[in-house]
Amino acid sequence: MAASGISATEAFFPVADYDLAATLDGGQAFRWTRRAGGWEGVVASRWLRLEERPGGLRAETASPTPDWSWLRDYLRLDDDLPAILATFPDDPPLRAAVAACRGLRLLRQEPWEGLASFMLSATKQIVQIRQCVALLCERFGELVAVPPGRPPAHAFPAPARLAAATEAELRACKLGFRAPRLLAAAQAVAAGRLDLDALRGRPCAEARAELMRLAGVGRKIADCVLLFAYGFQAAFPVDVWVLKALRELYFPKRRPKPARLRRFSETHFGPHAGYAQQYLFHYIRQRAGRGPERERNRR
DNA sequence: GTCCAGGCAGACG
DNA sequence: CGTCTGCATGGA
Repeated sequence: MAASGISATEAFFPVADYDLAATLDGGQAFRWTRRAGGWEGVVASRWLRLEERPGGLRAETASPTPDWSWLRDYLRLDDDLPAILATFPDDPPLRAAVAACRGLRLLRQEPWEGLASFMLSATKQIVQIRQCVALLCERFGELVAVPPGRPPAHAFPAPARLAAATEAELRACKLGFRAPRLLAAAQAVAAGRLDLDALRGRPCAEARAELMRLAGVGRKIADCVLLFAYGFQAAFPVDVWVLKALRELYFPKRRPKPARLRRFSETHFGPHAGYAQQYLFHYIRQRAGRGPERERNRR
């Protein structure tokens, strides 16, 4: 299904129920900025602007783009959202979460960007993760073409570039104790000791085990990469927010531990558990006044 | 000032 | 096994 392009730098993608704010600014990606009613970011080393339009999404690039498949892939436009939602268990918490987050989608990010970004996420707030990622991109990422009059934009830095940096330079991006871990990961990928592309075809559990061999990558960060980059929809990252959501919404009396809740999630939420996870994550943060809606309204 | 953030790894029992 | 703690940094 080809997008109907107005010109080579614009395209329109027909799609129902695609909430850009919830999807781009909801804690699965860290490079999107709201600007003039749309969202601007960098995907696959291309500057990109996205806008919600009636019946779909409008996309704009800085350079002529003959093939938009990379963007369809990133936005997961081929996911049949109603069919996915129909596989969810019909329980009150999930019904409420789906109702409150209509149009929330998963993205398919590049593995290295996803891995590096989530390695920075340990005990950091989402706004701080964005700051760190922005600093890394400004200081180490290649410049990408932008339309006239726009501020400069950078690609996410390649593993080899970060591998050549010093720990001090990374710490200067406010990474703190995460700096040596990211440096080691970049060196492992750059040297070919960890082949991120090869993980695409592996079973989920094997890919997870490979990622977790990295210092600084435990179960939660590995699951984020599996879900948000590799597209393993059974991956179910349990962070402090999902922990809170599962406890409050499903086990209000008891206080199950993370491992117990992970086992619950493996059987309860079905084949698209990762989608359910993102709805619960977004829903509980929204209820706590921490969602992207509030951050936007506070300006 | 205190608590905590899309955790992880090592120490200790 | 399980629980506790340090780790950098800065929002809330």
